[in-house]
Amino acid sequence: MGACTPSQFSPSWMSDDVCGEEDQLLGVKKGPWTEEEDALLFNCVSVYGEGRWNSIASLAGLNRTGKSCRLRWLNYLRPDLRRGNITLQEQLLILELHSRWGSRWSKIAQCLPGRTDNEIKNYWRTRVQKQAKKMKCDVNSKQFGDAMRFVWMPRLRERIESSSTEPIKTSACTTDRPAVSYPTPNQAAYQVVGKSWSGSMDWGICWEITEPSSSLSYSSDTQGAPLAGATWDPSGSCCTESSSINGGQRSWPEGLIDEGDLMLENLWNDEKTWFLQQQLGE
DNA sequence: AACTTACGCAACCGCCTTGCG
DNA sequence: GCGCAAGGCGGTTGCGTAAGT
Repeated sequence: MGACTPSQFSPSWMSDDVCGEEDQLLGVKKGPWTEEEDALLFNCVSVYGEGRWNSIASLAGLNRTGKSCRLRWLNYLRPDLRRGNITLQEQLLILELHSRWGSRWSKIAQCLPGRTDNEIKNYWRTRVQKQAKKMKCDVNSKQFGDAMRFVWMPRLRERIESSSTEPIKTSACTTDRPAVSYPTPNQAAYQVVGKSWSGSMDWGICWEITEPSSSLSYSSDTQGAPLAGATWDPSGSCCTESSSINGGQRSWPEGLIDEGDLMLENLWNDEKTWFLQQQLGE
């Protein structure tokens, strides 16, 4: 659209489609990005910062639309992106947040540091919708929602829990949690922090959602029971933890973070799917 | 080994919202 | 208040590749 002149715009026909044709005529590049283009964009954003994407596109000498540059930056070039499989914790968080917010991918993505809305959206489509298809029900149906709540999510919690009961080798432990960027106080953003506590007696997970503006807070332990979780501290732009929660030392066992083979489909089997279909009265 | 199918992901599309003059 | 431009977001598509036959 960047190649469109202002005179081309009107509410009814300012669609990208129209401009897209114009883009083609003016030679705006589409399709996969080259390493050279990536480097140009990266350098330009490093200098000028994010935003004003049309300007970035031209400043970088890229024959791309601002939109395309923005997308490439957010989904691929951003330095704080996390790579690799969606972890069990992240899977659980996605399910919880989707049941709460629906297809608000960007909102959900804000709660998974380093993950993009596109990534989460793709995950949902390829994994979760596949399960719904397997169960022969709509992904938005009550049946599937119940299946998620009563079978899938508890099962995920079990898997997370059982994974963590393995003796944690020192080498497998890291204090480096995934980069968490807390929103500044003036940002009306939600923030969810997935934490795992490993202590000598017990461990748990607290999914805490804090909305600064309303002090809305939600958290749960591994069984989904509410917990008095961490609280948002607007003045300090940070999360403070409740000392009452297990109190153990906090760590991210590497095995939990990078466990890629424990995909959602592994939590299901035909027997369970059949059982659910019976129980939920398909 | 060749072909087909399924899957995952990057990128695009189109609509909506926001900010600004 | 209105219109324009840019940004944001959810939905969709297309392509490369792994898996299956």
